[in-house]
Amino acid sequence: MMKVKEVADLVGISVRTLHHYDEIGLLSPDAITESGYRLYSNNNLETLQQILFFKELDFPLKKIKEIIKSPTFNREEALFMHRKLLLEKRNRLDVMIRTIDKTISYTKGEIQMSNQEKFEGFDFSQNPYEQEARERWGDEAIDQSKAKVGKMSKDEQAAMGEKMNEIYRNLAALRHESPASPESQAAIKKWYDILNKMGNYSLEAFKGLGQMYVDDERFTKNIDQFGEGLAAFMRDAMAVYADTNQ
Amino acid sequence: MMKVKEVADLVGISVRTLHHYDEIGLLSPDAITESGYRLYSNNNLETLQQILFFKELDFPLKKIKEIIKSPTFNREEALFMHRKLLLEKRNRLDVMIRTIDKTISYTKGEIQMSNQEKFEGFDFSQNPYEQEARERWGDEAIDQSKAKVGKMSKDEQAAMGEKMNEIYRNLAALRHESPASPESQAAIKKWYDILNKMGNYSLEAFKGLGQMYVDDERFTKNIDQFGEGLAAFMRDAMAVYADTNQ
DNA sequence: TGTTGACTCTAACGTTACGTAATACCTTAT
DNA sequence: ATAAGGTATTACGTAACGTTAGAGTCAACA
Repeated sequence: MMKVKEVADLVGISVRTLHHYDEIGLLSPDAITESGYRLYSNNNLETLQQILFFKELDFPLKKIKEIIKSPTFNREEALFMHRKLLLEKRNRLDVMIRTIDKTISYTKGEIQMSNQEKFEGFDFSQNPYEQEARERWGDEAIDQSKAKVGKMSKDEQAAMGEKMNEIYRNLAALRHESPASPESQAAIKKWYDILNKMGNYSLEAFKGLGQMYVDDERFTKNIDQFGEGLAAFMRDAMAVYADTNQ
Repeated sequence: MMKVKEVADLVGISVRTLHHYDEIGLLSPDAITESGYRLYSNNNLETLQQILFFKELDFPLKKIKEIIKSPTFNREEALFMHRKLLLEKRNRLDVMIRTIDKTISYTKGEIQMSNQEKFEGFDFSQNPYEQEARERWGDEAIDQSKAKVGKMSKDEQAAMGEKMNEIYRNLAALRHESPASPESQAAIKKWYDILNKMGNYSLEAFKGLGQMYVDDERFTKNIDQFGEGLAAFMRDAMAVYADTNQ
């Protein structure tokens, strides 16, 4: 249980913001002391994390409230969507950085840029970013009358979990061979495919994920349950896969 | 000369926004028709580009106005600063994406994340991003009484330009050797160093810039003035340099 | 035990950057 | 010349807090 300022300092927002979120019913602390102090639980913090992700994607608080209060709200699905949208935002930033690079270099060479070029990366309405998000979260998740296409049922989730375990076991069996061997690469391809059913991973991201498997020991521990050294093996196999399939 | 809607559509903002910028004196069109229609010049568009860069970095319009109206305002310097800050913003996004990846994977493995971890990438106040920008633009660029440390005089700029030309010529002379040869790499290192005096280029960015030298023909043309094929040679040398100096 | 200093509360008005009408004039294609 | 679509001004609305202001709370130190 944390008090307002602790939370505010932890996540880098103002106390007033937390007050505000309480006011509008977006995030009310799980407990309140006798003297009226707000006490935030770990659960509250998770919700806050979700809220901030949505905010980073420029969703209005009103919409965020609708979304996370909705009974059909799926935390996992939201995370994958966030990931995807953040990646797109990152790409826009990349384009803007490129635009700057061009501008800088052109200035030196007295080259004229077209007006189009000057604003590459700025026009947010052109790319599907907002559109798609609103369709997905604004309609599908809220309007319960619509069919929940693309969403997984509990059963499907369980099935997917089992498939993932199978791939783990498969990889564990191969882990003493070369990560670049055809068998290893075939197995790791399955891993890539199943991840992409959920989250849309780029090859680069896939490679990065593999690195995390060994960088973060809790990850490592979790994966190595299927066999000592599996995490490291997967990292290598994932790197090879990413590099050879560019 | 473009009318409001043309401009709005080009850059992806609303007509109202342009009206607003005119209202507050941030960006007034260079010309107005008899009937009062706003007509934006190419110059206006460049200013608008600057404004949008600052906005992307969350500067309030009031500050943006102060900055770009200031007589000490240096467009080049601003571009470099923008580049740097956008890169930092991109890095924050990367951290957030990582955080999501962790959250997703941990959820599967029933691993607990620390509260700290949950909010990695969110706390914008901790990194120098805003701080630095305000110091640089809020004080130094505005408050004319302060010394303009770190800023280049006209003379220094000219000197730097001459140095760059020298490197070009040097590289041109080497362009029929291997881009990986010690001489080529020594020359390209100079290029890297001089760019970094101005803009803080990562190795990755440096490599990307090299690619642009051949992707964009205006670039190519400009560079190849020093010798046919120099742009392509530089791209290769820059790639080698980036890869070997990681 | 009293007193500070840092923290917390509610209440309420202020601010930024536009959105959203409403009303009226301008321009261009048919 | 008439309709469709663009533009102008004026003005009120709104979202997400910022910013006092006044008062109570808590932990530690004198």
